[in-house]
Amino acid sequence: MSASNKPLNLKEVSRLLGVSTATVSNAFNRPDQLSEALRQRILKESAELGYHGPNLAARSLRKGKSDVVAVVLADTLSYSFSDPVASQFLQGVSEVLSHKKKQLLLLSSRLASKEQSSAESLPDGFIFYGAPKGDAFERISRSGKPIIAVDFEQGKVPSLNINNQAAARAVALHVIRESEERVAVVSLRLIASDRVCRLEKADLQAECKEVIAYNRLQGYLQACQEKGVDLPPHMIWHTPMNTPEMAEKAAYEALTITPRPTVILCMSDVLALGVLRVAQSLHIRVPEDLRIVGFDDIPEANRCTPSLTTVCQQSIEKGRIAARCLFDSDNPQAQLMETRLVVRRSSGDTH
Amino acid sequence: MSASNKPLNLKEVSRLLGVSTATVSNAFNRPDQLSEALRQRILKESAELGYHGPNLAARSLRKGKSDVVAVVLADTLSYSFSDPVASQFLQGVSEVLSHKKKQLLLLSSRLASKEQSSAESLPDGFIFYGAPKGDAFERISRSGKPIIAVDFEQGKVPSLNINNQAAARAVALHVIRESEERVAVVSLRLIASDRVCRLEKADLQAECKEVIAYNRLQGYLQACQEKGVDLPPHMIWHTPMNTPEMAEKAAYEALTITPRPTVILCMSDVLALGVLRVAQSLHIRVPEDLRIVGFDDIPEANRCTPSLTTVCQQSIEKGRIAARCLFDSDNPQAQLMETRLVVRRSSGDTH
DNA sequence: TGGCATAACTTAAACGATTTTGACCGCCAG
DNA sequence: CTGGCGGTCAAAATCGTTTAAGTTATGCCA
Repeated sequence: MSASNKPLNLKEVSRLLGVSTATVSNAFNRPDQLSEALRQRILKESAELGYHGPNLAARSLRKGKSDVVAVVLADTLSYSFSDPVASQFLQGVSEVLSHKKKQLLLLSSRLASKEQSSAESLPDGFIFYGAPKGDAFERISRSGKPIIAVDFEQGKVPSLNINNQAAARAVALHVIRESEERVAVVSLRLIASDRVCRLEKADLQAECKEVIAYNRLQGYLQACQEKGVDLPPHMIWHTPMNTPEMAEKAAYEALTITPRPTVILCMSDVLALGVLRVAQSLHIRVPEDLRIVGFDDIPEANRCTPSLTTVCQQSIEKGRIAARCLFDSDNPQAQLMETRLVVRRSSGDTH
Repeated sequence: MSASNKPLNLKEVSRLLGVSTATVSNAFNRPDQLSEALRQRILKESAELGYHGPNLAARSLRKGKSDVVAVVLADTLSYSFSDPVASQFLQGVSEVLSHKKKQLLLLSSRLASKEQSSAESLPDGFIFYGAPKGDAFERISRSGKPIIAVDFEQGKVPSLNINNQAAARAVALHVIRESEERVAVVSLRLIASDRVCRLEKADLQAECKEVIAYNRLQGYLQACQEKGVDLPPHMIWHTPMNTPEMAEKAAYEALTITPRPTVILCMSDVLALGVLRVAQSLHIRVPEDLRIVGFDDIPEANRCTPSLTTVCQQSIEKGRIAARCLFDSDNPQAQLMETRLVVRRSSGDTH
């Protein structure tokens, strides 16, 4: 119980206990290499000296593994913590990691490689969540360490995805009733613009790296076509960030044009919440005067008024699966998770 | 651009480039120690070889620092990601850390020390969020590394808190109008029980390690006393976890007794959301028939219907301050952040 | 020219663990 | 008596860096 000033190391401890460093190391790592009595003595007395186990840096340098897993987030960490979907994903990941007794290091693919390339050498495995922005993916995928790509695909790396297009089509088909419907879309980041704006014709044909937004939009367009509804680019509002505030800006614009849209397809629940709020402030009744659908099925989607019709994509489970697959060699190269249409109040009566 | 099988190390790179290891190291760390021309050559060619900077384990072993900061969460990581307040706190922390070019490692104070004591040796500093459950705090506070205690106080460690009692008193005083009021409380974890239950007289007098819940309860009790309202233990519902589901159980019980409470004081917004939902399902009008207040001011508190009267405790800013203070030696030992009463719809008309 | 500071690198010793190899001790079988 | 064997423990090499100290080479001034 004595408090020491400088942290002890294993060598010092072994000296004080009168045994070799190997023996102390074995006491912590390989119980079968020494008598149980001695092991207990070492564990007990070293703790009393203030030694709390081998230094991670030294240990992982020597062993070549650290029991640390990194989740590399597409956006800044700060943003990811504010996103309910990312939080749920991390919830699932950490649930499994704690069972596997692994630690969680959070990195951002946004960071200049310089800033964190050292940190990238520590983890034993990497979970990339969302299409990475920098060149971190390139570097790390060369390292030979286990890696999994979630919500995007790249090269030969194992991946975990949902069918965004099919799910978006399904929810749109549900909410669009007739060909006279006036449909607007509030889109996740899709183009380079950093402002809320309407799309232009060229945007729809351009190459797009934002696969999630792109695929969901394709689903919407497909559904509209099937329903005989026109969805021109200027009825698609682009938001650079997935926040209710962005959606509010878009919704003010969309809901003040004449004739007003009868349906708004939102690429995320977070966006839908913003739209909902604007509708309320404009005294537009949902779902009577305006039907709204979201995507993701975050917890709040079932609590807000009216509750949101949306697509459940099991974000927590996605995190669990990603973490489990990371160290399983015998899992399929590209996994596709099921999604489910969740019908609630915001899309009007079920038919 | 050549893909190598085994990751290169600095020594190997230096050999291939025909310079010493020190020079390569300096190229990465100390630009002033070599000519700019050579430095550029080394940086360029080593990247082409597939070397992406010094190994973190080796570097931090040698330097004694890692540029990693750990946030030690009181509960499991998994739980913390589901808690909006913790997420906001982490958002603030990560915002500052990314500016300081530090990485974020998440640990749980719950984990048996055995599981992660190695990981504890890596970080340069520790942010303890919430009163820790295990003995990690003991161990780490002895290490001499920078440390800050958030939402609790312990020993001589610098801490960051709000005045929970005063804030709880203020919000209770606001919502309680007259001495005839019937008040119920939905409490955060306060006692050892793992079920939703009512408190008993003994619980109010017992020693309590859950300082947040304890202090908020003291504030409620104080306000009741000042208003001349009786708040007996059996009108205080205990929830073992901060989730809407727990609150729903409590609220069903509380709202089906006769006479029904006129005010429910919830120790968190998350709990209040559960109560709100039950009130709606029982067709009890809020705020007309029942007034509800929360605590924390999470984003959803301003989006739900009716919006929640609550206490704003600036969780994001709290995270920022914690991260900033960690490495500032000249900050006060115990900081107290301001809170603010936020009056919205759920507490009825303002007077 | 000599002396000396300075720039540009190199050498080599840590950093704190893990692990292979081998030493030592007692004991039993041959 | 001795060789071998199981059970323990110690010595030393090694992991990939950083950095203090040392070595040249060069420029500058008296």
